[in-house]
Amino acid sequence: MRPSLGKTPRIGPHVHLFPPPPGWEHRPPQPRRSARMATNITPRTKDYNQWYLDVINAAGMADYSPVRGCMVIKPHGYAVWEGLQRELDARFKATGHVNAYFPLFIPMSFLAKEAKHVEGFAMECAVVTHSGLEPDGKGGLKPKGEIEEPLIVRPTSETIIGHTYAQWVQSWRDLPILVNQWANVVRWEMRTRLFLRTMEFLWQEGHTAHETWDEAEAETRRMLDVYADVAENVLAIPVHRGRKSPAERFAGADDTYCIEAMMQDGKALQAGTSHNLGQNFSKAFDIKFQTRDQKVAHVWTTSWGVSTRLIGALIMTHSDDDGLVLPPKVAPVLAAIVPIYRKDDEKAAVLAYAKELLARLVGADAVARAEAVCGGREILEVPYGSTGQRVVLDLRDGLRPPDKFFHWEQRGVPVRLEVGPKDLANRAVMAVTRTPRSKNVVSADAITPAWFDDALATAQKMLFERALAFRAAQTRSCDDYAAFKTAIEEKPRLLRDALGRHEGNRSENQGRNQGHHPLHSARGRDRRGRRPHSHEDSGHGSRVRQTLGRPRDFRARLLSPPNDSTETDDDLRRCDAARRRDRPRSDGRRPTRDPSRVGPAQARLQVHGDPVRRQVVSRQRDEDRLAGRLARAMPRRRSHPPRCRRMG
RNA sequence: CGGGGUGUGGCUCAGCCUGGUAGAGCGCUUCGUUCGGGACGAAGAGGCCGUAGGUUCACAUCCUAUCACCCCGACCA
Repeated sequence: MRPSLGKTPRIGPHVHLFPPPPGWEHRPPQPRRSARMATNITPRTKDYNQWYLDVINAAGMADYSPVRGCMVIKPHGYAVWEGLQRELDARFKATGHVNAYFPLFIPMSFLAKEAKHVEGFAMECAVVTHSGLEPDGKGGLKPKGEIEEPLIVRPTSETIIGHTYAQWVQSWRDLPILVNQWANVVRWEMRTRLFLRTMEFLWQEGHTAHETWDEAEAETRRMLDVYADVAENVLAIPVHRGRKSPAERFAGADDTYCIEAMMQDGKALQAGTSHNLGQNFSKAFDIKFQTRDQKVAHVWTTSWGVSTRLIGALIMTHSDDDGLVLPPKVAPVLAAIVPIYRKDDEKAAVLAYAKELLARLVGADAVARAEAVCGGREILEVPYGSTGQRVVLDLRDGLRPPDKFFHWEQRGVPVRLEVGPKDLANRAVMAVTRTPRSKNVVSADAITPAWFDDALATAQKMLFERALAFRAAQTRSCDDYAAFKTAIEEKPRLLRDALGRHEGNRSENQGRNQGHHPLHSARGRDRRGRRPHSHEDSGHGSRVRQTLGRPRDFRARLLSPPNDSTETDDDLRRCDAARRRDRPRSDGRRPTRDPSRVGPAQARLQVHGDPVRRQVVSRQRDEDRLAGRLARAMPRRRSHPPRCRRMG
């Protein structure tokens, strides 16, 4: 079946997918007039991936583009990104950072300076080799003018920034350098998903340089805290802060920290990363400075990033079978006013009343200005506050009220005001909130910014608590590997804690239904006989999560809190090894310790059909396994800073 | 890169096996009746069937190649 982002009329039972934690129920108590609703959105139970795409489409967030793996971020989706930028940027500034911009193109030789960089990025770099085009003689075009040194399109900017910092830094007085860049980057991904993993994506990458390791470490953690703050207090996404195990952190970093969020399908999603790069990059690019005690030393650098992937996380955390749900702090449209009328005389009176209500929220001046700007447009958009967020009045004549209700609901608008003749007669309004779902008649006089702010704050709070409750209900703790395996067999969704002591409150979930997840037991089959939830995507829950036991169905991730981490690297290494040991291979064989048999490069080598080389390249995996802190001092392969790769 | 699937009006698809004038529903436009959770009637517009070759009197349909997208794997953290 050809997948599409287009409208997909679907009628299906609206069944709750997940065990509804308190407050999660989103069906209103009163029966709906029609059994059909959100007919253009596949329920989560039926096909989680399709649901995700349907929500994006119904909300007008993004489209596929003519270029494979790339997307068009539509105005409504981009506005969410702008909201995120606003919140993040304010926090970056508040922590002393400034913005700058570095080139999109990077000399290929820069990448080669870091052996690990080459290994980590060579496969996924877009390379510019020509300077122009010429007719190919067949009516088309062909590249012309090969350039001397190929340029790569930045997959991340450590190299070019390292080169630049080397010129900026001479004395300890030049430090620290605290720079952030808002940019796009390109990684030639094999498989893509809207927002979660696209070949080109938008992000910010912070790059700092410091006098000491301690300072760099503090910076790394500070920015992780900023990310967690934004995730939880802006996006209402509860996150775990964690330190990556040796195999997971990239080799160029002394340490990699991440925030991880749980999606509604129970899988974790890496939502942001922060790296303490040590002196690896400063040595590669010779970023030296004269110290306070008259010596010469290499600086200590960090990098940290989050990307438009956060929008994917946002969608998968809060949205429901009725469409997008947005936390008010990033919702581009905060409220939609929908007038209801029949006759023309009714229409005039209702519209006048609707505008009065609008003015009560945003001010008469703002309404007048917006009318001048909007011109003949059928949707009047008025700014609310100074964030660029808006309140809209839906004046479209062609649509009936219910159509408008669905329209705004699916776009994640937190509050809707329905204004009809009855309300006019009573000087009241029907106030509908998306979360929690409620419909209340409110007196017109009560419609004030204070009332509105309160409603938005309530929604914001509820979204976070709901997500937190969901995560708690889906989480198990275990103290040793055996318990870990048992838990994972019993419960398909599990986050956190294997092999001991991470993340406190271990008893939190003990005794909760250890049984299976509805997803697991109620799982049906589609007409091709596939299990709807068996095809995990790669965008989330895949590489970030590690598979233990059975592939795909059971995933778990190790997280250790950065701030009270008691585990040693050895612990983490054991986890890595354990996971690797148990990870089934695609060919069905059990992995062995034979270096020639263990390796991520397997597929690549099969492509080349060269079994000899396989052994060589596979050995790398073994090295990875054994690599610990000792290896960090030396440049290893693979690494790259914002390991935020799948962006986070 | 390997395996599987799908390309037909804006969307979802039928038609293909068994070659013979391009179809349906939804959406869109206009008019009327409607309007508090996705209305109804009437009249319209809109497609060289992904692309390129081939077979044939004739191809959406058969053959070959190619491109794109989706799923699985691999790569990637």
